[in-house]
Amino acid sequence: MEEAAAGLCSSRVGAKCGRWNPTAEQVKVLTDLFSAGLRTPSTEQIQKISTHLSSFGKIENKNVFYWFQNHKARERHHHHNKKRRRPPPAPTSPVHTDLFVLDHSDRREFPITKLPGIWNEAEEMKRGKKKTLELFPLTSNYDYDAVEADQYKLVRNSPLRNNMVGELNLFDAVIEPPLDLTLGFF
Amino acid sequence: MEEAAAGLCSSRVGAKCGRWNPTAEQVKVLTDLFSAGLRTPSTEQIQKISTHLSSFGKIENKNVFYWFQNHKARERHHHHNKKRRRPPPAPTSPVHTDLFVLDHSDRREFPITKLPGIWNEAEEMKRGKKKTLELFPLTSNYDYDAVEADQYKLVRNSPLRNNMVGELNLFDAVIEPPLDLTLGFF
DNA sequence: GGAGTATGAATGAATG
DNA sequence: CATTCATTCATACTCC
Repeated sequence: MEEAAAGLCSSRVGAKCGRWNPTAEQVKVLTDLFSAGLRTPSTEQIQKISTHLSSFGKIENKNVFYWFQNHKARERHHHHNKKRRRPPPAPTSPVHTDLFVLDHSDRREFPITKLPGIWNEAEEMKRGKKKTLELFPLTSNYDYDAVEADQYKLVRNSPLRNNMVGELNLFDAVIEPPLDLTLGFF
Repeated sequence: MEEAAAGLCSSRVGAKCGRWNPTAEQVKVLTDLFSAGLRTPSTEQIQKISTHLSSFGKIENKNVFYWFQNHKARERHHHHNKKRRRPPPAPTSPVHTDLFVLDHSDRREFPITKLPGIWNEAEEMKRGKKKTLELFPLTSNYDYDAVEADQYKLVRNSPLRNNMVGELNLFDAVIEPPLDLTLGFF
């Protein structure tokens, strides 16, 4: 809709400033960072991002933190059935994206991987500092590309999956109404 | 109102519809499940329900997900608002019925509170849990604790409530006018 | 046809 | 990280 309304709080229209309402610019930066592969920013990164974004509007560190948490989680579930996103960066690969982030006030651009302040696990990994992806399940990269639309949730390694098929398209497996399953209300 | 009158949109009477519009049958099933105590269907449950409901009309998993999400939320606070920005909170009383649900995929019957797949939190609450149960017994012993636990634990452990400003363990507490950083966007 | 309302969808915030 | 709660936005639809 028309988000051109004068920002009462942030970007959205009748925002009731109870909670953070990111501006378009803020979302842009966050999204870019995410697309570039940043998934779980460290405390320092959050601090920097937050500071940077504060120039676009009110924002706190926790907002940034939550944003990434939510964005990542929802990327997996695909609550939306919108456009397909670029596949998540290979956890073990150098994630050397060539994305650029441009500042609208200065028109200068930098490769996102070279931003002085912000960067991600790839860098640190190379230097053997913090992250050791090996410790992670490597976020079992599901085939986001293949699936798409409706699927928004994955069963993952739920202990409940006794008779689960290992790869069954959980959602969107719009097979058909084969079994008049459950509900028993009928 | 909950008018069952024929409408104009998708499920009712064809029209341009950007969003899902449940058919009467779909609503019936969903409502029955809800009144039977189902509040937060698991992934698999959603899948089943969705598949089943698809025989009544177009539907996606996310629709089912949202439906329960919204229905539960609105049950709590009897949306008896007159306008937006309503302040009156309405305490809720969890309703628990003893309806049964049949799982045809397994050909077994269960009281809804004991269904392997479908069930509500009434049970859990009896056992001392606070509110929503946890569907997954947590066998996921990831080892991420070692790696990036610091990032969100600090958030978790702090009240972070409405006034997080007073707490600031690491957030906000971090150096204040961050030196250079500036994300290099400039 | 506009106002008011019911509800689908989205997302920030929070907890385990 | 998974799941859930809360609040808000957007829109279908009813009623006048």
